Amino acid sequence: MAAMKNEPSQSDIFAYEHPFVTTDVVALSVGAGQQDNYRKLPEKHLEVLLVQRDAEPFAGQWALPGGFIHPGQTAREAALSKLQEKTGVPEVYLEQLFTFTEPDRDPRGWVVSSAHLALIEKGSVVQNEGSQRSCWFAAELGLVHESTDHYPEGRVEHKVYELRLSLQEQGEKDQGQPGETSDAALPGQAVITARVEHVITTTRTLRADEFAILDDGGLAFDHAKQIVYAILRLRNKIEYTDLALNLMPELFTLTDLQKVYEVILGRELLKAGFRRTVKDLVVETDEQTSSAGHRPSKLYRRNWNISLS
Amino acid sequence: MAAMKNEPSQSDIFAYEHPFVTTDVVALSVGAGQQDNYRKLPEKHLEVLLVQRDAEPFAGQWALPGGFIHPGQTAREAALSKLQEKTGVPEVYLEQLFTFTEPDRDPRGWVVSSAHLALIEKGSVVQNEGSQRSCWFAAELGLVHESTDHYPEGRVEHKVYELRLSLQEQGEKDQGQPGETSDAALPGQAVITARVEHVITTTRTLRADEFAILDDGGLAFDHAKQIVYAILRLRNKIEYTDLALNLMPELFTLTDLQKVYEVILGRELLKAGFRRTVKDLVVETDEQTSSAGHRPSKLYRRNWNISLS
DNA sequence: AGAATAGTGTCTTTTAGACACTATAGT
DNA sequence: ACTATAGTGTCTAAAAGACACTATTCT
Repeated sequence: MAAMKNEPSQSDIFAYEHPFVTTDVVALSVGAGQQDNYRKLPEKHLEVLLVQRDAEPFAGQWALPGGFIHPGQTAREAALSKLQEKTGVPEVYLEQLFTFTEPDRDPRGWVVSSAHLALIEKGSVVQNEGSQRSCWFAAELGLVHESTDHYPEGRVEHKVYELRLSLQEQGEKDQGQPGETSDAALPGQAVITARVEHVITTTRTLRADEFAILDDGGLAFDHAKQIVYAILRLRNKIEYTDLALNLMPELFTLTDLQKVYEVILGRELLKAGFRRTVKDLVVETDEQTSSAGHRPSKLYRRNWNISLS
Repeated sequence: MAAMKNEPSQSDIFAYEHPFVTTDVVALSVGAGQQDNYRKLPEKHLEVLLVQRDAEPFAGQWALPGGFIHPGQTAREAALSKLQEKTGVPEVYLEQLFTFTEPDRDPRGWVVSSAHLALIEKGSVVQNEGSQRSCWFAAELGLVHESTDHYPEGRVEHKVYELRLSLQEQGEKDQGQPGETSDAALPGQAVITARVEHVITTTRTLRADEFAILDDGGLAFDHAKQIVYAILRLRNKIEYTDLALNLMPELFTLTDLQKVYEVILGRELLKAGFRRTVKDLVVETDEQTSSAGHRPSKLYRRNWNISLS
């Protein structure tokens, strides 16, 4: 992906000028933090997979995994293979998110990108041996500003989201010396703060949505926008689908599942009600957790014998 | 949009080979049929806008409006301008539907298409003066086959949809001689029957959707798939959004609105319940219908002072 | 008068929200 | 014994489904 011819004479035989097409993958998962009390359950957080670019443009900056679509491939196939290359996961949930076509979204020229949303169970990740560094960043999305302007013909709402990404140490499982110099010698930023604006225009006849990057926080391309878009989509779909189960391991407790919902929705849920609403999505097993410092809990698995929609 | 270079040596410097990108618009509206009894309300039906291609490939066949994206445009802008060219409507609801990237979807070569869904109020259409013939086709989507195969690792569901498109006479408003030779001298098929299969694969770990054309019924490219996709999306979103209001004129009766919901969902709704659920989406006006052969009904307009989502 | 639609009232059922209570390993 | 989580019961409020009833205009 080196040089590219740049901007030929506009509005000329334009039928023959055509964009490059890439795919980007917003891979989300839910990770667990430190367990600070021997019997307290660890906090969970949403995570997104980023790779550090080694080529221009944006060399050294963090970006979503992705790349050019090869001839003979579909966008989905390209996204899937990029993702497998970075994570080693053979089977993931993957859906098309949105195709970003702003003409100036890539400094190299005209490049449209078909963005995908992937949901990955963190435990299934085999650490990659790819050429680029890839890391999971904890992601927090917060609404930091909201305003509405009223006009006689309609109104315009602005919502500003702040996306905070912070690098997770990889050595979660090997439990290394706690709080030590584990994050030394890491190039690139370890905390990224981006701001993305969601503009909703409502007139008497229609409603339109637009997203704009206010501050990319150092993320490459329009990836801040893509990540926000992905999280909002997940937040929305989790309410009426079983999407969240793609983030769970084979066996899980209902409390774990509830925490996944909570971390995605960004609010707490009531236990009794939650269990009522998910009861058809899961199947009880004979297994239990043990040695947890408190009452053991039943383990469930996904119920794949349901037909939604 | 004439000749295109064809298929260079695969898997060579592929970073430099890139697809053409087009946009297609599935423009849907709701039209009214004949009023066969002076006091009976006319039937409504879903309609889709098609244009007759005058160039190869698929010359003479019906296709969705669309075309290549020009440099400097977004896909949305391209879709919007194509649509305005065909309908003359200045403001329409338009959302990105899906980007179709199957490498063989265009016989000319590698062409990906960013499909859009537009919702148009039929009355706002100014008949076009474009070079191509464009017509509204009544659209009916029916599920004609459904089967499930069970495997130890999951299951595969097949749903076969039949899409029936039939050409509507343009002269609806000028009320011409009923049932006469009005549809003479029309080239191209007046009824198109296509079949599209929806394959849902569910395994223990994930669920994936695929669409395949079984019979394009004479529609160009993969447009049968795009239309089915669009109708299913509309059917789904109408349940939790106010999307249907984009299909209504400025003033409308609740019965009209209900018929629009019914025609999209393909089932009847109960009046009392329907009015309860839409009451926040609309605002009552002082106006009424008149000389209808029965009790006049109140006219409503869209309530754009609500925030969904 | 009678056809056809407009509009409302009110039951029942289902779903969602809230909260309080009991249960049980592990140190 | 105490802590922290596991799990259930039940009351209430809100939403959805079903159906019956009244209201009104035009031919």
